[in-house]
Amino acid sequence: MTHATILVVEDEPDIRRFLRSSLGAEGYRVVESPNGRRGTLDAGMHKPDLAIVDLGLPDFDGVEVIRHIREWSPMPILVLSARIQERSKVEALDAGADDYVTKPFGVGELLARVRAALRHAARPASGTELNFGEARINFEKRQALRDGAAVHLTPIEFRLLACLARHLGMVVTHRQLLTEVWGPTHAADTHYLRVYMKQLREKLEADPVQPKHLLTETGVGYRLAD
Amino acid sequence: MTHATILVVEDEPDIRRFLRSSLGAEGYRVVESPNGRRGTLDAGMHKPDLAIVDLGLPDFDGVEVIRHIREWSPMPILVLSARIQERSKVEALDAGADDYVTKPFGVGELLARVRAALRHAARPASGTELNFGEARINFEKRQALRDGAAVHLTPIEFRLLACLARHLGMVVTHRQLLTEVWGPTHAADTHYLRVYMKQLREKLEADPVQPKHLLTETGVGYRLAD
DNA sequence: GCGCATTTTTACGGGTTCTTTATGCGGCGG
DNA sequence: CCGCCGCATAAAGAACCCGTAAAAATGCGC
Repeated sequence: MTHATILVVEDEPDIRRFLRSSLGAEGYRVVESPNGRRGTLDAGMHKPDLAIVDLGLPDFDGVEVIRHIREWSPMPILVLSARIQERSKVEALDAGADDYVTKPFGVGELLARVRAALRHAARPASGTELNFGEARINFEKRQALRDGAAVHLTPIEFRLLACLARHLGMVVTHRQLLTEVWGPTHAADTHYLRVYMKQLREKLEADPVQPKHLLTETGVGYRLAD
Repeated sequence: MTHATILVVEDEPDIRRFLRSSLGAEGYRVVESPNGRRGTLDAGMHKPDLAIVDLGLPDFDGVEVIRHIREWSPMPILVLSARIQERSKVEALDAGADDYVTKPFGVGELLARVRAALRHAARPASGTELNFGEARINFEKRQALRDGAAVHLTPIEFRLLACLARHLGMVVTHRQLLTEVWGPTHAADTHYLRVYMKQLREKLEADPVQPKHLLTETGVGYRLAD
């Protein structure tokens, strides 16, 4: 496991250099994007643990970048801006940003906010327990039981199940599952889902051939029913 | 175990000397830092069992030191201060300090609080003792038994086991184990864990090849099950 | 300074997990 | 009735992770 990866979307080379050295010195891996288009792509490619986004970008507004990222990931987003205007700040936070730093800013403040954001994101997001059929899943312990016996789930199986559990009872589309578990570059690889849904049914359903909870919604996605 | 390591972050040489002799006489190993910057570094370098931090430091506030340490370690932190103000006390405790001593203080009081903090920290989730399989571990005495016979654990083995015990039944990620045991600079050195988990299994498991309690969660971390 | 316990580093074989591919089934519309 | 599409299933190869042993370096007490 490496240090956290941070995506920096910033057009001004000076500020980019400053961020690279400040964050790099703390052991973070830094990925840089000079504009909004690259930023949204890099977010999908590198799947960073946190994104720092400048609001004033040459091609399209930073708020757009935030919206794009928020379509598929809950990663913490830190907004950077020279503007004092309250409006853009509100817009950015509404779009899903987590925190806001106004230029000029000091290294200490920036690093503190980065750490705070990462710490906050590290908290277990989903509620602790989930029960359906003979299966009991504890997301905090990262443990699954069936008929009281421990069942081992691989990292991907767990993320997939967690994604379904977050939308308990609702249909989750192929696209949404794929982007949240494998990243937006695999948004079309529906065969992954077939393989892993079978694994989950095999491990958690009483009768994997006639699933009662891990349900298929043909042509749309999957649904977890309790 | 009387050989706990204590980090003292204190700028005044007189008080430092006083602490060094008082704590040294009790058998503690003492590491001294004259300012906040060195303090945060030394905490990562020496991985002390307890930190004593003065609030009034020349470079930056002791509360900052506490926050830095708390980002990666749950080690007990004892605050030292001449201030009577209630505010800084609250601030320090909010930042994650465990106890507070107001100057001037007596040797007896200090040592009592140090012992209390170490005793408190030595305990995993519940109670100071942990039993699994044929193994019995007393975290306060730093003593391990297997089938009634004493088993010697090295300092790192003990910290690793304590970290797992503190989260009994939960998966603890590679990153978390590494930062708590080796410090935040080694958060990526997963090979350490492989070596030491094997040692622990060799010493504590009935069948080290088929561990029943020190379990591995491939790609994620390790788990202590009872 | 010396010897010992401990920690760190390195290399490799084996195991798990992920990805890819192939095949069969069933519904639906042409 | 047949072909197409989406899904389930199985299985194999690739990539990655882990266990293991052993040597090298470090640090501590004497």
